[in-house]
Amino acid sequence: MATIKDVAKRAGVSPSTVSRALSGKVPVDKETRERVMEAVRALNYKPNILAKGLKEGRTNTIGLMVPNICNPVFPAVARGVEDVAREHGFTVILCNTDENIEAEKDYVEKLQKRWVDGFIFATAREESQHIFELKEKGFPVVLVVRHMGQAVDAVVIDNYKSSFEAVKYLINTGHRRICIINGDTSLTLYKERFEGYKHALQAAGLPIMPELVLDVAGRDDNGYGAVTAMLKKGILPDAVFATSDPRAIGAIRAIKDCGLSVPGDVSVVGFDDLDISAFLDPPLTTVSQPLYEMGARAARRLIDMINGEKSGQPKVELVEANLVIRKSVKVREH
Amino acid sequence: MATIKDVAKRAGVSPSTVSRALSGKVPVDKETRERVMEAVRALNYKPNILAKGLKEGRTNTIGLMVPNICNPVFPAVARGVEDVAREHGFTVILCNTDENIEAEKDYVEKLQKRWVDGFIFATAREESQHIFELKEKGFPVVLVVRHMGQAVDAVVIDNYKSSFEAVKYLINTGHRRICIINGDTSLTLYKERFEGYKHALQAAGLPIMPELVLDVAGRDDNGYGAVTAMLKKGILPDAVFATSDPRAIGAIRAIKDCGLSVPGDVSVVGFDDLDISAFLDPPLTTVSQPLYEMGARAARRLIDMINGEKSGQPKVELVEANLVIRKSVKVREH
DNA sequence: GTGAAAGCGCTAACAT
DNA sequence: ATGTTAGCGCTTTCAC
Repeated sequence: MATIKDVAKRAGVSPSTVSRALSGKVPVDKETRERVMEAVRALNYKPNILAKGLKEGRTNTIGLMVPNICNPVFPAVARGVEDVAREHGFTVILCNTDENIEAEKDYVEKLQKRWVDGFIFATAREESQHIFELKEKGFPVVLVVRHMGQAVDAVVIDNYKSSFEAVKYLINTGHRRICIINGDTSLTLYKERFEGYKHALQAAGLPIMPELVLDVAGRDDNGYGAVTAMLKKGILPDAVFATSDPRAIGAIRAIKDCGLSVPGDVSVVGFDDLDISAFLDPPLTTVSQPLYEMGARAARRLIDMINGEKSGQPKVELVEANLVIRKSVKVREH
Repeated sequence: MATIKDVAKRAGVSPSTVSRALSGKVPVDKETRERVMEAVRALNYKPNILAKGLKEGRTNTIGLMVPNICNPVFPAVARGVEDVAREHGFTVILCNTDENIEAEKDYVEKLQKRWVDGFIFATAREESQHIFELKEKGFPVVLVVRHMGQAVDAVVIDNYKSSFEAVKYLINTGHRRICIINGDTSLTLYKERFEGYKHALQAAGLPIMPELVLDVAGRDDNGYGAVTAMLKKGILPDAVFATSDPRAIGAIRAIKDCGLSVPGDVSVVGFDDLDISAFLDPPLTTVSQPLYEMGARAARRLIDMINGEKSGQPKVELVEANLVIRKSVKVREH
């Protein structure tokens, strides 16, 4: 492994000149530069990023914290982050936290010591005090998918509005008994989606029926059990609003297993628009989140911060989500 | 940010003593160690991994190369890698290569310079000369999901056998006109799956009908178009063997869109067993790959190599894949 | 425009 | 058992 010294020797200059020639920030004699570049090529020299990082106090690395990369919303986000990171010469370290704040803190501490120049969190919760503290300390931090009020920069969709629109669509197509399969309600995101659901109902003068609101716990529960149980009790909604596409898939399976049809008997709307959602049976009407774009934007924001863009006020950036209408909702006459 | 010097000063010892006390590898007076630990705690000292890495020539970091994290087989692999890595104090850098060998080479070069201690490639192709060279140079490398002959350590399933068994199952359940939707045939993995298909057919004395072998190009093509085209031409298989679950989903959609039923008219077998596959309509009979386990094993192997386990011969480790029978195959009588 | 020297934070001989 | 020293590979004053 050639070092800067080897290059210097071969080019007949000092290491500092090599450094200067490579950085391009400092004037170097044209002919000297040529010789240096020649030597670099000949020796296949690649600067040691560790040494550089040690000296400069930065590593061009960002940490990406996700709850679990196996949850299908996160790969696209990660991909967006990685693509932008690479464009800017950054590398990304992937961390799965399983919603465990202590594990996340450990991770952050470990990485923070000169490892990473900033973090993107897709894991924010109300209790995520440590993220807030990181930001307070002046460490570059951007949230994605989930936000924490206005205090920390973030790239998210308007969950309330998207949910409101989805449920409104269901109401406009003649549905009156709309079930919601909600996710972890300790997450702002699901609180907002639930609010959107409630307000859409209220706006249409429809009651909120507790027997139609289903909460689903962990990530391995897609709501199949909850919907089945509801149906078996004889509670029959005319539509299900699932707050994620996997939950929509679980709901459809449960409805069909009870001998009912989708959307004939029960309409279903999802949330996410996964790659496969268009190919389900029926093709899923769902809220499409621009996940890749969100990841990409978050990365851009973070890199700007790292590069010392004066940040000013934190900004929560709202990207557009929109309802993709396919075939899982039937228009009902009354 | 406290450095080792600060700790030393506060504890009234030299930096090397601090280093020794922390490493635990060298005897340090019990009382001295206490004082050091106290100072460490008081200053919230965290060693600078960059400096450590520069000195020791390793970073406890591994690079994970995947074609695209959005392809649903890779998140589980990545998760397996990451969990094991973390257990051993390693961090993982995620790289998406989009099957682009040049991009991958750039990545590898960049990371290799003292950044990462080893690589896990889920991207190997026959042309992946650079991976082979890396290994030759003595750099720790493990392949996962895809392998390169016996030359490089790998953790894979037996694609030939799994495919053979899946098709044999289709034959045993009375199918005679079995269509295959194959993936990128420049990949050994798909060549093997195709071989398994052919040999299962041959073993049963069935002909290979060219009009029933469908090749699907990029990752955004799940075979929907190809299957639709085949059906529209009046070519009607009694079963489809899809070489991935997304392709099975595409096939099912296409079959249904042509007014046929699954498995009534056409049975479908997939390959992967994604989280959602059990909830499809019909629940998908598919070859289950232990993806998490494969990632975990690959990481373990790599870390052993990094830690200087004398490697000996490269070993291609075969993990068990098995056919999960659900409801997308109908038993046919003749 | 270029070289010499110092130092980023750490560890590992080498002394004592 | 502990302190001193050198050096990992790089950048950046500071001289010239």
